[in-house]
Amino acid sequence: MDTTPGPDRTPAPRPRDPLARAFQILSIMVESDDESFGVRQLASRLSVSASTAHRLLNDLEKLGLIARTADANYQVGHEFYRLAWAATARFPLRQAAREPLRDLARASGETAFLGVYDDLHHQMMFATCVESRHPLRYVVELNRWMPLHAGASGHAILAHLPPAVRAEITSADRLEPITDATITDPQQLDASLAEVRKHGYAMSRGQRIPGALAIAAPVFGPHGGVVGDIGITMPDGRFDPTQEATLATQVVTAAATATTRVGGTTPEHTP
Amino acid sequence: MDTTPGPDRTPAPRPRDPLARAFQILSIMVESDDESFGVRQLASRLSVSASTAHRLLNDLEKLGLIARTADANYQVGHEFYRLAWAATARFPLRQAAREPLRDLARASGETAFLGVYDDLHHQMMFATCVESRHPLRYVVELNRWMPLHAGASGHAILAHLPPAVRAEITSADRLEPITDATITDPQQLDASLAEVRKHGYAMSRGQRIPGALAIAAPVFGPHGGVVGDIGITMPDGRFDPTQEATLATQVVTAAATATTRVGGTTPEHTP
DNA sequence: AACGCTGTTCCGCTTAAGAGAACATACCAC
DNA sequence: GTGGTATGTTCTCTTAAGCGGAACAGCGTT
Repeated sequence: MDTTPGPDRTPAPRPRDPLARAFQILSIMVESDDESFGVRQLASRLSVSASTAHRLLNDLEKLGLIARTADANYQVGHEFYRLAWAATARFPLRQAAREPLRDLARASGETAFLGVYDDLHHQMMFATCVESRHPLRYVVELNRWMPLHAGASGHAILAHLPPAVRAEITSADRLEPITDATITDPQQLDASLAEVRKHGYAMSRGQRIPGALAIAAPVFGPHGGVVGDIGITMPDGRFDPTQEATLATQVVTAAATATTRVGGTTPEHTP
Repeated sequence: MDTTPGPDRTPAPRPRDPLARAFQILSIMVESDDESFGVRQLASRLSVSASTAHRLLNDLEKLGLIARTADANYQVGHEFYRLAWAATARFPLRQAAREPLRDLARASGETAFLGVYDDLHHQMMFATCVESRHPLRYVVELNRWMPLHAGASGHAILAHLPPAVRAEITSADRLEPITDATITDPQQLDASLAEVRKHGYAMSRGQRIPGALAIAAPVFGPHGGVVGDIGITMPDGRFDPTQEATLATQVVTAAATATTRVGGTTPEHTP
């Protein structure tokens, strides 16, 4: 097997990486709708041999992180549930945002969401939401990583990232269009983000979900960096343009409260 | 290095076990009250060298499971929070027990709890509770593994384990006395468990917490095995003996409902 | 300047992680 | 019954990744 020194594509995952494999298994188990899993089924998802998967499962079972079903299959174990439950109870941002989110949902009458930013992968996800009581409403998809370049929820974060990081994202090889309304032109996106910084909030229509409108404002952490954002989302048709200022103020206030609660500081404007 | 064949105590942890180490790190981070952690601090907790801890932290960071703070320390990462949150949302037993717990708390007026059983370690923990609105109430300590031999919450589970497993626990070298009221005599415990099976519920006074009284009934899984229990706890002084039957019925009903919801079957009595 | 602390990197040794084949068992079709 | 094909499990062997220890690079204090 000669390792071609040429422009090799694949990032070459480490040939041995039990840690990553183990968490892949847990991720698959947690994310899938299935209740139990077979050895070879998991092995193929991980692209490893059945024996490797088997040993991994054994190791995880010893730790209590996965458990066996009566029919010799595998499922998520109690120790992982314990850890997971304990972790969710102390997620600082989520805790800090709980009250502001409730207040925002009540004040605006629309679905309020909390987005969290992951600096490592330059992505965001919706961590919590308080749903509006309108019979017609968008249901926010929680706990899935999403790109920053589409939608107000991404823009409110993206606009306040360090210029270097921001540039890296906006000038990516290709800004994937999620919908027809997604901004895919780097310059246009940069201009849009400048507006976001100027106004203190982001607003978008149908960039991520056709027909959905969102308003979002950034939440900052202890060192002035963005850690996430708070916003509202509603069907486009329900939005009253004369109410934009009111809604935006509510969103910005909620985000500012969360920033304070999480012990964060809003950075100075550097336009 | 001669491996003494004698009665060696330590279970000899594998010299290399990155998986276990990694989860120890996450456990420590999640369970501790601290916000961030240093390399050597974690290394000493794990009894590994600083370099090992450092590499583990790096690997975990690559996976997004931990993140770095601004002051070069480490904290729990977003990917773990995401996984944790997704996991808690689909814990079958907790979901199944939610409504019965609420109903039980309302009907009894006392704190209702859900205990889950871990077959691997023969332990239980309180996974959820709905607190009573009495100003005086015991606050259940959640998400900590506890032994089965003390308290109604343990007994309701222990009494319905397979005889072999039960015997293994009741006849342990030493039944640790949690309080003065903890049953530490195997025969006495066995007799008590027989009563639990006969009545369908367990009741205890101060076996785990002095002055606390609890009533609990088992929840069974799809194959007739105990998966946990549901019960109530209250200050001893508030308990009205003439109400025992009423409360017990409420508890048993809640547990039976949860059993049904989780797709479980109540096994036949084999006295 | 000398210390103590921090996170980090380097280097050899060792061993467990990994693939692949063989095994045991169960089910289903013929 | 027999062949086929699933399943989980257990081998064996090679290789590289995990590990500790020592050395390094920054800080802040003494």
